[in-house]
Amino acid sequence: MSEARWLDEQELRAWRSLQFMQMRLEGALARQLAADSSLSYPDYLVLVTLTDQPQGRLRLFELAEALGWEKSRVSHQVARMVARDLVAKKKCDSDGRGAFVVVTAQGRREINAAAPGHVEAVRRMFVDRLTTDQLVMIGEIAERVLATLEESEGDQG
Amino acid sequence: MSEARWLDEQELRAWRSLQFMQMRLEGALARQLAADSSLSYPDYLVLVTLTDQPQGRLRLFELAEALGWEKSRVSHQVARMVARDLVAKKKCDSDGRGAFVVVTAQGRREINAAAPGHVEAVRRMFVDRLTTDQLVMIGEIAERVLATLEESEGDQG
DNA sequence: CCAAAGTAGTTGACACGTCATCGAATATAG
DNA sequence: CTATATTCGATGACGTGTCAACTACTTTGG
Repeated sequence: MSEARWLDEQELRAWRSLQFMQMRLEGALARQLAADSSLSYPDYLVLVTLTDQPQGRLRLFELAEALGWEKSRVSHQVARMVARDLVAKKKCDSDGRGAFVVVTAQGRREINAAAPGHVEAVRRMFVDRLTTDQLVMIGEIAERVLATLEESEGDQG
Repeated sequence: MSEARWLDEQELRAWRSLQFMQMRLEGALARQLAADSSLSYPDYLVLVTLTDQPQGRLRLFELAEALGWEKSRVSHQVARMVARDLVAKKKCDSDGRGAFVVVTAQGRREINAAAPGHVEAVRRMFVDRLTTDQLVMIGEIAERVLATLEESEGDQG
């Protein structure tokens, strides 16, 4: 292997500051949720995804797809949430292997209570700091990077 | 609390796709490192930070600052790395409480072996997908968001 | 119908990260 | 000097995430 093409100053700045921003944002959002509710950030994401559905339920693998999570991550997370009565598991009649994850009344109460504060925090910390042009460009960049990641997923693990 | 100001389509797209990109990038980089070395991503970050120093060592709290990590995170991570002989801890003479983290020869070997592939992956997955203008804008946005985060850190923790 | 392959979800081991708490050393104030 | 506060770092408990291996069911292809 020949000399690596290291990152120049501009590239390093973009890469590092983006990583740093992401770390700080996630931390701040998690702390905001913890302070204002009894939900963790993963709890929140699961509940939002479920309550976006007309029947408030999804198969585990559908939840995994929607969140972009691995199946075992979903399984662990849902197990923890079942123990706290935020969601419940229901057998699936049409597929003996499968199960639905359903929001419970308790889960609905908590997500309804937590959502406004969370969205407000996302605005305050991120969205409201950017111009419309910047928002559009962020969306384009992220989707572009995601597309190339998925392309090369099969090629080189 | 009145009706929350929800995110519109554009805002949601930017926010979600950025989160998704970040998740995928971290995962892909971690898997690339795991495949090409015996270092985890946190291991890598610690070793890069230490080897950037002239003497290849830092106090634990300095490491925490440089990485933007909490002190206990650094403590746990360093403990794991000491067990694998990637770094060592040395008493600090000028401060009886303190300790240095020093890269070991083994740590240097592993970071030298892993770095080119990692940088190449960062290029392939991220940097080379962006124009110079986009890189600059990303850096500016991230720093702007970070600045406002740090501002409001004391206000409403 | 039956064997083989694929899919849905679980589990256990382990690495990672946070929080609260603690002990020890240092800095500060009276 | 001495009491107090602060800083450095370690630790234990717990929630989170990944990987590999596993069970059970379904699909596919003879």
